Formats: sequence, structure tokens, C-alpha cells
Amino acid sequence: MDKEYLRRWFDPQSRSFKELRELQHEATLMIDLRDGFRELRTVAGMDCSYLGDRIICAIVVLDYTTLDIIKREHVVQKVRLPYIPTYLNFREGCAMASAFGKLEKKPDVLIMDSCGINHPRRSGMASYFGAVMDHPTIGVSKKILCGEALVPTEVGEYHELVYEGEQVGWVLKTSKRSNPIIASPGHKVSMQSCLEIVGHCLKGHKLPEPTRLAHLYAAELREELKAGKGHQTTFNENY
DNA sequence: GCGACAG
DNA sequence: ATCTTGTCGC
Repeated sequence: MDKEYLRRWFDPQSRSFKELRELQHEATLMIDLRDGFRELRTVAGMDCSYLGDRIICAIVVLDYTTLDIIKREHVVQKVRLPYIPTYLNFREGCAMASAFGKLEKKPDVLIMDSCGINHPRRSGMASYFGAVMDHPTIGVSKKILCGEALVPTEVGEYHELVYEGEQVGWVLKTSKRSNPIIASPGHKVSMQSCLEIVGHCLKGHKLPEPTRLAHLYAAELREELKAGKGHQTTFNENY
């Protein structure tokens, strides 16, 4: 994945929304929803936080069996696009690709704080990123972007999320007090494996460990930057 | 036109 | 996502 390749897929600069939609469509054509991993030894979670005009992307790699942390990486960049529903991949894509690129050993599967195929154009961040990077991904979010589902009320209960007559993910009740979460296949992960992998990573909290820990790490880095430690922290502008 | 809408 | 105080519950 050279810089030019990443720029083409993730940089929203000087591009119209029509062009961005065409890129999403192009990525969608590459999506494969069959399991594309050989074994599950590691799983990573990736999430972003913001500070002013900067975006902080954090990634945490865990041992799949024990869920212990193996590695953490992050990058800080300038934000290039405001938040616009259904175009999140172009807001956070550059930072995510850069942080992911820092990992010498890629995780067997990557869980992202976003949508997978549960997207109006089947191009949620997890699906778009997975297809472009050709890596197994799963999207986990806290709100439904599109689709409908029965509301699970008992911890452990889950239902199919359906959009335009097709199942695009799952809605799961993961903890007593919190609202259900949504899990959707991104790329190279089947609908069944998506449910099993996310279920395996649950540890009593609302979010699965990979994403929960990445979220905490991103928030931690944000506080460090705010405190002025930004210069001794990793600076990684552009891709 | 109006409301909804991942992070 | 971020801005924010107290508050209820395991």
C-alpha cells in the first residue's frame, strides 16, 4: 500500500461528493463476505478521538484467546473533512490507514468503531477500509445508520439487522444498563463469524474489548496532546 | 419539503 | 466526536 494508493482511496481533498460516492461504489465491488482469515490468534480494535483540527487514531492489538494487549500504535493528523453521515471513511480513512500501516504484524481481524455493510451504499468505514486494504474487518457501532431490527432486551439476546430486505448485521444486547450495539461484517468476515468474533471479545462491557480499549487509548492520547506532550508524541502527517 | 443520520 | 455535574448501581 504505497502513499499514492492510499491517497487515491482515502484523501477527500478536491473531490466532489459524486466522486466520493463513486469511490465507495468501486470499493463495494471488491467486498467479499466469506471468511478470509486462516486462524484467529490476534484481533485489533481501532478508534479515533479529536482535538481541535487534529484527529488521533489509536489501534490496539490483542491476543485473541486471552484478550491481553500485545501492541499499541497511533498517529496524529490534520482533519480533512467535517463529519458527514455516510462519508465517515473519508474523514478518518487517512489516519486509520496510517496507524494500521505502522503495525509490523497485522492482526488476523480488525474491529472498527463504525459501520460495515450496514450502510446506504454498503460502504461503511469497516467495509471500505477492509476492501481497500484487503484485510478482514468488522464494524461495531452504537447507533443504527440504516436498517431495522427487533430490540433485544436481555443480555446475550441478539437480532438480525435488515436493510432493503437483506441482513446487513446484528443488534446485540451486551450489558444490562447500556443500549444494544450493532455489529456488521466489513470485509472477508462472514455474517456468522462476525457474530462469533464480536461475541468472543465481549467481557461484560457494552463494547467488545478491542474497540473499547482502542477508544480508551485514543482518549488517553488526546489528553496528552492537550497537556502539551504532543511534540514528544508521534507526529505522522499525511497518509 | 421534512426528518434521520456511524464518529 | 466534543462540551459538561451530579447521580444511580454493580
